[in-house]
Amino acid sequence: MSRALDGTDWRILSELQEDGRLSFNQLGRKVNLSAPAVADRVRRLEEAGVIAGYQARIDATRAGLPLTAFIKLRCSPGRCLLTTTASDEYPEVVEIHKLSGSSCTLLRVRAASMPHLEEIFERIGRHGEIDTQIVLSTQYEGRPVAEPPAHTRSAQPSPGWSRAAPARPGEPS
Amino acid sequence: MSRALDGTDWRILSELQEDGRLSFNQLGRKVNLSAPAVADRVRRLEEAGVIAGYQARIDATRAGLPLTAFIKLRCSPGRCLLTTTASDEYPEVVEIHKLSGSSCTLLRVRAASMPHLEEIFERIGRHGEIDTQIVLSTQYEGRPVAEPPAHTRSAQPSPGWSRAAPARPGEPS
DNA sequence: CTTGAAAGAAAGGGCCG
DNA sequence: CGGCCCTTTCTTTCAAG
Repeated sequence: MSRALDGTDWRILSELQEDGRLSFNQLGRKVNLSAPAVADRVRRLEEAGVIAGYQARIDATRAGLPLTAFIKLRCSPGRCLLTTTASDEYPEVVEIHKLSGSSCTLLRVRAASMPHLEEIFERIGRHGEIDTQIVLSTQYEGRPVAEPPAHTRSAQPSPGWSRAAPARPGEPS
Repeated sequence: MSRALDGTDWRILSELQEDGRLSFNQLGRKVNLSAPAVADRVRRLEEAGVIAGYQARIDATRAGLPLTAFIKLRCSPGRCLLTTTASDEYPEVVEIHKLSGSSCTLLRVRAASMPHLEEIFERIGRHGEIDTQIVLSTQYEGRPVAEPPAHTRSAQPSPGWSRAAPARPGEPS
């Protein structure tokens, strides 16, 4: 089982979240380690699934998808989006979260235009009762996950919360 | 002024969102182009800001931050989180969105434990009225932004909303 | 945009502090 | 575990068709 991350690991994670294309040489320079040493640590982090992958960060607005909205969806039983293949049928859905409380899921969608967004709402609305919220602007997104204060590490909820998900594109927990 | 993205650009974006460390050679093979050709396109996409950067995708659960929550925050005027430096004071805040509607902002936070989460709620609650929602599980996150259906590009809401993707009906993808 | 070649850099292995 | 050396491999970049 994987040991807890030390400070160097967090520095590595921080750097790689800012620039995922850093070479082991550059990375080693930033964290005061030699290239083989950081290569070892990075490999360990990858094998442990802490680093789930590397991806280009896309500016959706500049890519022609300037609109973002959150959709709370209370599913009709059996027609929940979660159980369907949201991948191909709903390319506009960028995130799916299962929430506590009354609503089944929280979706995040990207749209090219208001008519497009409207059409998405209608399409998703067929799956249940929806509550939509349009994003006016976004200050942060994909902000680097940082090391939490030390005192917060106690009292872990329980192992087993994370369903041993495959560390694959589109799903870090 | 940047021209609209064509199908090949979208394929490149798709591949780079799945694996941001692809070499131009590998990438070229995937999109049926030579290395120099895709290097050119990628460079153009980077300069246009469509590709905003590259980053390692972290599995926050495996990194010791298994809890996610959304916080709707209605700011007290002048004490809005948006205007403060959320960077250093709130390392747990991963996203900040300004929303339409009554609530000022939507925050997304990562926490190591329930006490930690509780403490975050209390800390952020000082800035205004909050409405919290804990995420039970996440199906997708950071799902690749995909090319929208062609018909959605028409009828932009109003000029000035997006200075990218001049959309005309019947435009080839 | 493609092919081809050259220069440069990076990754992996082995050994020692 | 980390640092240093080496060798091999790959990527990048330039040139020309």
